[in-house]
Amino acid sequence: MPPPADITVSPAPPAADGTEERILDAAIRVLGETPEASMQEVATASGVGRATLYRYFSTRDDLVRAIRLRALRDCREALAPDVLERGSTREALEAVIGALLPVLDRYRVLIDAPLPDRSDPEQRALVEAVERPLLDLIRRGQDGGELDPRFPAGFAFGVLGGVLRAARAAIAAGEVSPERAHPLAVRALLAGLGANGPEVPPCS
Amino acid sequence: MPPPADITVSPAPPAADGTEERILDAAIRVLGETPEASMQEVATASGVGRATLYRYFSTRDDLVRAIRLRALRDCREALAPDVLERGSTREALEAVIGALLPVLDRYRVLIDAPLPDRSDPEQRALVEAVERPLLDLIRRGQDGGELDPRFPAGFAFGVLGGVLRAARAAIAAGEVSPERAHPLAVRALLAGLGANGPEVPPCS
DNA sequence: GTCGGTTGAGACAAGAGTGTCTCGTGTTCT
DNA sequence: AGAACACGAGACACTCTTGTCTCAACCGAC
Repeated sequence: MPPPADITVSPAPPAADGTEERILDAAIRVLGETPEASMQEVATASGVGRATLYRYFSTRDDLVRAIRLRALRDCREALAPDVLERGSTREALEAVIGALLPVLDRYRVLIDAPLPDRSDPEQRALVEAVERPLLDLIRRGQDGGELDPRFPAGFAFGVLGGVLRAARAAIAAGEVSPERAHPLAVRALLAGLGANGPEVPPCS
Repeated sequence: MPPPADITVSPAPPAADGTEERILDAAIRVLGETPEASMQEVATASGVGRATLYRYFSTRDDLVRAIRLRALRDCREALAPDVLERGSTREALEAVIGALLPVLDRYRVLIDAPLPDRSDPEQRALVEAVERPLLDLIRRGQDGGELDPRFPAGFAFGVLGGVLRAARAAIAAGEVSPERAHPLAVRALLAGLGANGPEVPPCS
């Protein structure tokens, strides 16, 4: 007979109310503005005592790891099958940009953050769950003739990220509305990576 | 009567040999890999004692500011008139990418670093000296019909940065050779922002 | 009312980094 | 050789953050 369900093995957050989410939300906001903010600042921004903050996240690393995991999960869920599996690569990339822009906006913290810890299996798995379908989509587009096959998939992936960042920044700077930024980002990406583009000089 | 000229007001670096440059080079390398590296680590990497490091840069902020200034100056010099003032926007952007890629590679530190301190007049002036000609080039290309005028200049500038980052990353990952990355980056940028691209849906 | 559980405030030790300073050494110029 | 100078090593005080712990107050359930 398994141990009763109410015996939690790990320290486990005390309350089941939304406190953990509240802390996480505030932490994302504060660390997004000031990555080197102290636990005290995060606690204050969460409307919570520092001790309570440590009750939920026993370490600073724990906290940023939780943020990272949530961000990665959100990305993974934003890339649901109905987003990725459109008829054309163009439609799929259009949906991808639309789905990823809000997530990147939310997790501004991570935009300039060091790469996820590849030695953490959970993070590693999530990173792959996010990257692989996008790389697959790019390769599919190249095989299908919609995208220029001369771009290494990783390069194209990087351009996707760059365009998303640029769109985010332009929205944040008030240069474009989010609604307008989307088609512009789609246009820049698809034309930039699309087939039938200008010739590439053999080697400059 | 003013104090004699040989009484230096500021602490002023002791030696005129290449020590300061050596320190700066090492600091760029170390802080590029580990932005939170301590002064001790920087000193060790420079082959210099910590005390000597402080003799040249009296503060950690002093050091990173010096790095930033040098990076900005390098960028400014990379964007010399003969680079920017080509016949076509295409040629100019091609030259810009070629000139900026090595600089971005060198100052990897700053790629993910917080924005330069706008309250520091020297940094502010340099940032503008780098950004303005690029924004002007973009606008000129839009006016001349080479670039799609629907992109706000800041957005286009962001895409340029994103493509450069993607190219840098792809080179670092060994996905493309630097020689191959250049034409690909040019192609992605010019097709992405160029006129005669695919239609932009009015509002998606 | 009372009890169990959660909370905020704050004390606390430990560690790390910063910036200053001194001292003994080595080098260079004279 | 002697003077001047820059150096490395290291001691030092100081500050800041982290993570742990205690305690009194509070709240809901019974």
